[in-house]
Amino acid sequence: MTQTIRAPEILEIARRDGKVTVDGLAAHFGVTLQTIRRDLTDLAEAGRLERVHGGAILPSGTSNIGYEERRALNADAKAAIAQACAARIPEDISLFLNIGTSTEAVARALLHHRNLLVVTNNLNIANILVANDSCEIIVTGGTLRRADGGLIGTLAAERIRQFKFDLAVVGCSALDADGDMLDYDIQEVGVSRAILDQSRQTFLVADHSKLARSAPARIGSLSEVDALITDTALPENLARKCADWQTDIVVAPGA
Amino acid sequence: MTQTIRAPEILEIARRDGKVTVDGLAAHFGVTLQTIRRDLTDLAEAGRLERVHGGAILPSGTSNIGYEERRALNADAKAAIAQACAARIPEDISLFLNIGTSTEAVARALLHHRNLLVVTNNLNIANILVANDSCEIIVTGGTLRRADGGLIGTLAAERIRQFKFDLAVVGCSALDADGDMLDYDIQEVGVSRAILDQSRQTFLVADHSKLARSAPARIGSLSEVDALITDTALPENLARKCADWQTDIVVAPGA
DNA sequence: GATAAAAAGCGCAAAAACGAACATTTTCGC
DNA sequence: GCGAAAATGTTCGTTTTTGCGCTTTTTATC
Repeated sequence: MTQTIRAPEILEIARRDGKVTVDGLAAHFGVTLQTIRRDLTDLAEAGRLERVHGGAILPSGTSNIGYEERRALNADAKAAIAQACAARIPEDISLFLNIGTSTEAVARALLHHRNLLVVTNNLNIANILVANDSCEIIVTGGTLRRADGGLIGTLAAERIRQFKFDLAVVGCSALDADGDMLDYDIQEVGVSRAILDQSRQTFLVADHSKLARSAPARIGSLSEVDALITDTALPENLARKCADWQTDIVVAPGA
Repeated sequence: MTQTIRAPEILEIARRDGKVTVDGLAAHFGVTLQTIRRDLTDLAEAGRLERVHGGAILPSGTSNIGYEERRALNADAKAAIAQACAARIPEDISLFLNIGTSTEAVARALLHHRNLLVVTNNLNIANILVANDSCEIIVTGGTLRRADGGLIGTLAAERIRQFKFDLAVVGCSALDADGDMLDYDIQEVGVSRAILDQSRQTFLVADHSKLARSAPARIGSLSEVDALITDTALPENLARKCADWQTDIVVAPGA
């Protein structure tokens, strides 16, 4: 089990996209499939990756089926959105990252940002960002929700109001035609509201599947966020509203 | 092993790209492959890089090396202590698990306990116990300390005083001949005190290496805990004191 | 379940990279 | 300039890695 020179880059790609494919890596490095397989086997033996048919994924201590599936859903789009979002996040700021698979993707894309103060109520995000040495991590307390690694409860919103963030990145369960951000969980709405109130600037990350869905609890309006980062163009009427609200629309097409 | 003029630049490139190649460096500096190989061999011997075929990469565990070593220290003894401790922990109770490698081992031994309400200020423990579905996990908030996954800060002690635990399992940095529990970090003492105050019952887990060590900050006396779980018999005078205090001594010999 | 397709594993030969010994050049103090 | 010491270049035998053809295993589809 000797280290290969490709190991760091494979791991970086894995952390950025959440997964790697044998085909993709072979093309990327210009080597045969067999060589990549050997690399992935070694990396898996060292516990750095988890081997699956066709490639490898990040080792998930949680192994929550529903969550893993949800994370894999639109993984390419989420990674692209996360890249675009990270590119708009400066260094040396305080930043809140909310619960959600999209915000987790943003955390992965922030691994090379420097001097961030990140506050999060998402255990997975804390686990991802420990790899970034120059980043201070503050975890809000709460009850751990296994479904998504979120820390929930009344205490989270309280804790958040003790801070003032330069920037917040939030997700949502759905986004309706009126430009309202919606969530499945009423408890989380309180947290999201607290975040919007305490941030100088706010980005919403949401892939296109959020547009085709609905949810019962209203977080607020797109007019309250500074930018929406997504992967497909918005319907005409919603795009016009955003223009009126001066809400930037960033479209980052999935690979 | 003499310093070469290229060393700082090689390291800079390595840190920027995550890797360096023999070919690339030879072209960059206009020297032969053999010269670069000598440079990389020296750098690897100095521990600054890790040598691989074709080049070199950054050493893998640059940050958490201290923690991993500490965790591996007396691993057998810690596992045995953890087993003995878990055997004395009933199901259906509320439980606090403090920062520390010994308490992490206890968490691993609790993976098959049912209906526990676990409160912890240790991110690693939260990650371990997600695998136990029947266990509710509450995480105290705080700043993440990379050295050991601990969540620290003034908020932790505050948060703890909002609870009342059936049982607390705590560790300590050292245990002196007078039966005093000691810690390296004065901040943690506040947290440990809060835990002792809020628990109906307390177990201290400490392997024998703690007896041979000292630390500056005093948490409290063994007389305040209900049981000490360790891996070797205590010195005669300390054992007598514990008997007077009605502090149970549990010896779980390492494998 | 049965079957086809994709992916993974295995052994071996070729290629690349490695390290050691020795020749050559550069650097520095005098 | 001169000579010693250090650094670099050259050559060659050895080790490691890679790629190829093959069989075995896993996955997907009917």
